[in-house]
Amino acid sequence: MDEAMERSIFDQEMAIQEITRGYKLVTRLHSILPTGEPQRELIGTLFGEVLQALSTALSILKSSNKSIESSDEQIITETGSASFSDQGSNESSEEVKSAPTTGCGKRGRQERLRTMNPWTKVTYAPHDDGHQWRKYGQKNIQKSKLSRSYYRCTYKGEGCQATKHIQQKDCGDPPLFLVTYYEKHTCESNASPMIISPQITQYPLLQQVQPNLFSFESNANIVSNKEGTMPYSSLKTSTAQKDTELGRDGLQNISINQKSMKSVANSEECLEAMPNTRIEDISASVCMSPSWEVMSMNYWTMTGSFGYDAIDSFSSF
DNA sequence: ATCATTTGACCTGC
DNA sequence: GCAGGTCAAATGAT
Repeated sequence: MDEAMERSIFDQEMAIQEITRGYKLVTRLHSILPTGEPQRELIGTLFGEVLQALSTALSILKSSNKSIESSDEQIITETGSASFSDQGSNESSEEVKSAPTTGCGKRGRQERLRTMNPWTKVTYAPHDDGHQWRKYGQKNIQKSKLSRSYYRCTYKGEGCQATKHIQQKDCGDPPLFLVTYYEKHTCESNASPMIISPQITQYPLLQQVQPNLFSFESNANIVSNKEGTMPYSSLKTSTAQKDTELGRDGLQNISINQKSMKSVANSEECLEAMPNTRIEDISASVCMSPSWEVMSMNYWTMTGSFGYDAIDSFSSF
């Protein structure tokens, strides 16, 4: 990917961020509108049109962003569906040099990093990519003035040479990170990535295309993901302890979570922000992280022009 | 007790 | 000499 294209993607992502922020602000503004306002209906209609315009702009930006990404697999953003099948096969974004003396002593290691083909990924947050990593260093990088973290596969002892560096690209909200992967995983920790992070959950519109997004409605008993029913394997967690907590019956646990969500939807904060909304009119979506430490939910009213999203993180269920 | 993270020191390439 | 990458002891979390 050339620099202009990368900048173009970056600019579009920033635009998406800003429009999303505007969407939330307008929604918030509408929610605090006094009920006795004589022109409330007109104001409400105008709010609806503003939100629709923002939503349309977001859709256009996102589809445009996706087409750029698909033309160049070097940079994969969180808003796209990342494929790891081509790991290590891409051209390097760094200079590739000859003399590949790999893996003997510190000299070999550093040389290996330069000679191998890394692949990069731009993300809104250092997310869980399905593998288990162990941090082994952090450095302040002179050029960017932001720190870079170094991770290696937890299963290095079993011969897995995979490493990655996470470099913060900016201080935006949410901040962008550049993740650079080196070497393929040879270990058995190849869980499918369930990508959702505390930071990105604050931007529900950005995660509409996230994989593994479960959704259900408060007045329905159906639990499903985008592809239909949810296999327990997709709930794989990163630690054995959490697996035990989940038990064998993943669906049953989700059912419990549904109740939890309903109680959250009942919360004062939610209903306050969604005047004239019944619980039955709320649909919710849940995103789970494999670490099970973050569960985010967005719920939207189904009755009118105004969507409201609320985020809650649960440390446990 | 075990495992993960932090952080200063060390090493290598430029 | 500097910047970046890694090591490993110290520290913290579970």
